Amino acid sequence: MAERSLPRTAAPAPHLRAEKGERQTPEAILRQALKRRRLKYTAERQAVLREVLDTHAHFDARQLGRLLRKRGARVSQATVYRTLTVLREAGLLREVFRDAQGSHFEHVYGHEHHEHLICLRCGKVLEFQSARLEEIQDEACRARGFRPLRHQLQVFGYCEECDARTIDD
Amino acid sequence: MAERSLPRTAAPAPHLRAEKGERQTPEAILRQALKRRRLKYTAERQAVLREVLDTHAHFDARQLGRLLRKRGARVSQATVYRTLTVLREAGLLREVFRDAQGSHFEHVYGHEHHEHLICLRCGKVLEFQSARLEEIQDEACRARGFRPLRHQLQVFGYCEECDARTIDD
DNA sequence: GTGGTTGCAAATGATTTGCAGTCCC
DNA sequence: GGGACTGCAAATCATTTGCAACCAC
Repeated sequence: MAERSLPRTAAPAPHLRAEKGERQTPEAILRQALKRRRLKYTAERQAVLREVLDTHAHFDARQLGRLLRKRGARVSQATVYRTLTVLREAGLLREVFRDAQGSHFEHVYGHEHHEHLICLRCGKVLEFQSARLEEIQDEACRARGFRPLRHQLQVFGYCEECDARTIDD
Repeated sequence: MAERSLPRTAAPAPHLRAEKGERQTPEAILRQALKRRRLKYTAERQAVLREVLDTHAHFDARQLGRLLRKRGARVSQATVYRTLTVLREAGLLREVFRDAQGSHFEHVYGHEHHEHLICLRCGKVLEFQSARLEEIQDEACRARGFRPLRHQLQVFGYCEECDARTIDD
């Protein structure tokens, strides 16, 4: 299965309307998203959300789970996976990219949208944003009658340190 | 598995032979890439290459395998996977994106680099290219000392037909 | 109460890999 | 002839799911 949409009642894609959302705490946002779907605000979900917000770097589901448990939270890996899905649907989490080892995430709260420069050697991820970039995309979409919802640009290469260390063949 | 650099991006890939490469047939390119690594030009690899080139759409490893076998080629799925890796390393194939169902590819031969507009409803993939887009990226990379090798921009949304059919919330 | 939750273990599904028999160079 | 290849089946691995005990509302 894939792409699930929130059974909304009147809520446009969370990340598309930032004004109202940015005023609430992420906890309130989650609570609201859950209530809208008649789901429950459990201790496990709170723990995962807190960890996600505290992690100011990209992470995958396993790492997050390990981190949580290391801090004493009693959350199974299955619940981590299930909660990540909920957070994504609540617009609090974004999947940055997938590779052989699975999905990589970052939290969204308080962050502007941005693109990624991914180092193939050390895995470091740099970020940048550009309004012009968005314009170009919108233009391309418009020309094709395509309605964009979200996008991601990934540039793979070598970061400064790794580049210096890499001998080209 | 090792991330390999593909011949694609602003400057022609420096290490992978660039100059005379563009004039050769894809078969010759593969043959050469294999020889360089002391690998063999087998009937199975030829069959996979032919199928990859004949497929003018995005595909995944399973589909390609099924297609090959349907045409009578005696190629196991394991070999399809192994060969796709070889073709990618030879610069004849590109991984477009990954989702829950795995990797999606497209052949590179004779195609300009381009970005993708992916319909979340019907799965259709539209393409576009933009020199300005590349400039912006290069600029961002330069500013961070990042050496870009390849990139991909994916815009997710709804294509014209699906958009018309979609009742918005 | 009771419908949504959770942990656990088993199930998935794409992709990889160990082997033994084959086949290019 | 020997190292590379191939098919097959077993192995991986991240992620999902069935189920019975639990818990938020």
